[in-house]
Amino acid sequence: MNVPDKPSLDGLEAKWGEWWEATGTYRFDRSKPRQEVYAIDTPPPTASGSLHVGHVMSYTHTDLVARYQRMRGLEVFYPMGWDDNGLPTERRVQNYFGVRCDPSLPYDPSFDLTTLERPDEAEPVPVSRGNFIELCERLTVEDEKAFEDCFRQVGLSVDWTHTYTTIDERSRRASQRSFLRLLLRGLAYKVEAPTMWDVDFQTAVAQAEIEDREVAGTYHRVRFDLADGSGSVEIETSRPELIPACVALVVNPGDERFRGLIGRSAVTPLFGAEVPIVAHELADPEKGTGVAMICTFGDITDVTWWRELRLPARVVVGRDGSIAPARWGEPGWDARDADAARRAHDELAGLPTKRARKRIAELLAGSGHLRGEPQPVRHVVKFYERGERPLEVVSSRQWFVKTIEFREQLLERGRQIRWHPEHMGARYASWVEGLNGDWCISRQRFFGVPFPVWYRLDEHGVPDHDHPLVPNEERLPVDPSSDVPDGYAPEHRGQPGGFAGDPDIMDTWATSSLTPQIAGGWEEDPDLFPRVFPMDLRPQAHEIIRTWLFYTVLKAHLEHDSLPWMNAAISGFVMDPERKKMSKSKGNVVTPVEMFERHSADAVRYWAGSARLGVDATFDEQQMKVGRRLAIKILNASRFALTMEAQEGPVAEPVDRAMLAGLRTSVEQATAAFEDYDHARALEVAERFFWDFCDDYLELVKQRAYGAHGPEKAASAVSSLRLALGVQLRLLAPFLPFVTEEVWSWWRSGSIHRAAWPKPDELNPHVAGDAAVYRVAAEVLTAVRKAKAMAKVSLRTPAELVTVHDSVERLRALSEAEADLKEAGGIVKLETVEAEALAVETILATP
RNA sequence: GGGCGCUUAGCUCAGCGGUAAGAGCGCUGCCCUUACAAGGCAGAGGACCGGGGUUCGAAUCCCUGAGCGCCCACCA
Repeated sequence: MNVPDKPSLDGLEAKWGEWWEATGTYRFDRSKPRQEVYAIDTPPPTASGSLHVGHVMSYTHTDLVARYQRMRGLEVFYPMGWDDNGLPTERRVQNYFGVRCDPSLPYDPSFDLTTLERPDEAEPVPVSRGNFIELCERLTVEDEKAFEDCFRQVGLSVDWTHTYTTIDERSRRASQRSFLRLLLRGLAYKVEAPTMWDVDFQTAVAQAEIEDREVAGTYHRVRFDLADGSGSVEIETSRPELIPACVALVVNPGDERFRGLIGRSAVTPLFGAEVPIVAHELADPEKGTGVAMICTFGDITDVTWWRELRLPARVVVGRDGSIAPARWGEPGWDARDADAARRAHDELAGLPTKRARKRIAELLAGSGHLRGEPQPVRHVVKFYERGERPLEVVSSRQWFVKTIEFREQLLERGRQIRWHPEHMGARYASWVEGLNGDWCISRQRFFGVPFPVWYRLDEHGVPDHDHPLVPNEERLPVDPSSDVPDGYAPEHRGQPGGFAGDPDIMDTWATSSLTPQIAGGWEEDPDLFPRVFPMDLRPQAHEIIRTWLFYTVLKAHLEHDSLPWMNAAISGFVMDPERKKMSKSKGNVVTPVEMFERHSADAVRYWAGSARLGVDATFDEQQMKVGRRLAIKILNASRFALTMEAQEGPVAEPVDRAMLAGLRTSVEQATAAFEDYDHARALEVAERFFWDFCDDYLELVKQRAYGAHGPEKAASAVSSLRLALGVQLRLLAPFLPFVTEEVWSWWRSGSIHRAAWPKPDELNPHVAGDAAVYRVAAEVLTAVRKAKAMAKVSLRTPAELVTVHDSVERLRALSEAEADLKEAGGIVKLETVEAEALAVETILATP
């Protein structure tokens, strides 16, 4: 027994953090079979920028589960990854080093930034993708170190020997292997098709990365004359600049107003193209005039119409987001008045769509086709989540992974997952039900995992996209911009009859969707993988259910025909006191380090632990102060329980046995709560018991424990105190790992975090039948204190006579605690009267 | 437009069919009591969002309305 005189929280984080590391407390024992393992698919945080309280909360939630499961006796596989693959890192590296990635350059092994010739400082230096990746890796190392420090400080019980980054070699290999296997099975394919395109980032994006934003727009009512000169129809559009791309008008087949128009033709204003008037269910009679123009391509609906109605394409918006030059003479490009059409197009060509919109409105007004004044409106437009300009639909050649045909199976996978909280499953289902196309996984960016394919070039140097050259899996990872396909030499690159590497990289989620496989050593560590996969738990935020969670389910379904994990625990956001989501861009973040310093890591964890899964939590330093008080209380109460001089002995006193009976109930409840992934409830139960234990039990038995009634009764108290303490420390250990470890170290060997989670049965030999003894005594004690508080006297003031009115059974229970109660309450004489309910009269000694 | 969640004391939240509605914080008062003054003890404070219904009994179940938040949806 080694109890300090003045226990303190100071320095506990460093002391135990180092000890856990040195002794390998959280090291994964890979000799354990799957059924004895609890595996966690830790979210790899984005490694650019810094961690904030939201991370601290959600990662603590995961750690609570990890610690609970470890104490339950399972071997916890708790790796950590860093997500450094993707656009955020790319942009940071460009600015930081003043470079620009040119994927056409070969890797330069002797590349050295410090000796680089830089004639113009303002001009970014082009570097190969391989060199660019090295720079990215260099920069992210620092972020990752800072993140690790923060996570260690908050006490995550991660096994730090199991780490990965999403751009490291293993991740690249896993991503490419996964892709190649999908390709060989026909589940990945490359096709030229209209896709959502960000005109600033110059890349295709997937449905999952698109968000709606409400922006200002303008409705223009435009007249289209019928081709046979028999009249006209009007349409309403917010994008008149797409009139040159109009290939048809569409009405709802059931719309009586326009039934006579179907099958006839109209002429586009200004451009004089003759376009059919067609019918389609998606045309909404309620919107606009009930007649819509179909353009190639204004939005996804246009794509649907174009595809289903087999319309020709006349694309006018270029990849840079401006009106492209006309292509007169090509199929689809004709006009009744060719000169007028040319003049109109010349007015618009080269203009960004927004300016082209204004210009064409003027032209339409001039030609008399614009009806009435344009009406300003607020409407919803699709944006790339990181983008600043609306997405355009452009036709380009992209890689896709088949998704739609698995919709039903993926919905079924969603039903197999145990969601915490349960209703989060609805978000997954609604996303899967709303999918409108396969997963576009190619990006026209640089920092990411390249597609491990090359294309043969024919005698004219034109690539054969339909028959890609692929490497054997043993060669992975490859970089097709510097590596050469089998059977070719480097000098064949780009030559007619030679080869060209695929220039694109994969969507960052194509890698992140493999985190269980990457962390688990899929195809790399055949001993480890079956011990951890499929995993037990995926913890994450709800905003990325449609990306990270969905894609991970998809990949596991396609590759392993299984779920990637059984449970999904969804944490909420952290809101600032004004109920706004805390985020860096809002400038309302508090750094975690500040909080650790002000309140201690245990205190911060207490706040995090009291927030339930799936519920947005309010950032509340007050709550951290409460956590700190709890931690200090644990130190002091433990000191009291452990420094009694009396010997331990049999637990015989009714009050002691009753208290332990109550503790047994708390153990049952806390355990049930943790089994249900309700950590907040488990904390509440343990904490409730602990405070009552301190306020009432400690006070009731204090004098007896000091020996006021002899060694045997003291022994019963001391044993009970220590028994209860040992159980309660373990109940609280997941939440307050530092302070509980500190106290554990005073009188036990080994780490509390490897000790067994308390079982109700542990307490059975010491538990009496009547838990009411403790409860009634505590209630009477409170009543006596109240009388003293009301009389504004010290609690030490003796109570000459206390009369307790209560039921027979409760009075009998009370009699068992009489001696302790009199001692704790300073009661000289205790009398009892039978009554319906509890009432206590207290006569205090006159001063 | 569809879906999900939330609405309980000044604040943050439990409770989700059964004794007079709970906790913590904050507030007020008292107390240096030998585990703890970075403390302890006690007190005040509530039409359980509104309206219907089911029930012996509803904050809790059903219907309906309102507000807030989030997710999804084809930019006419």
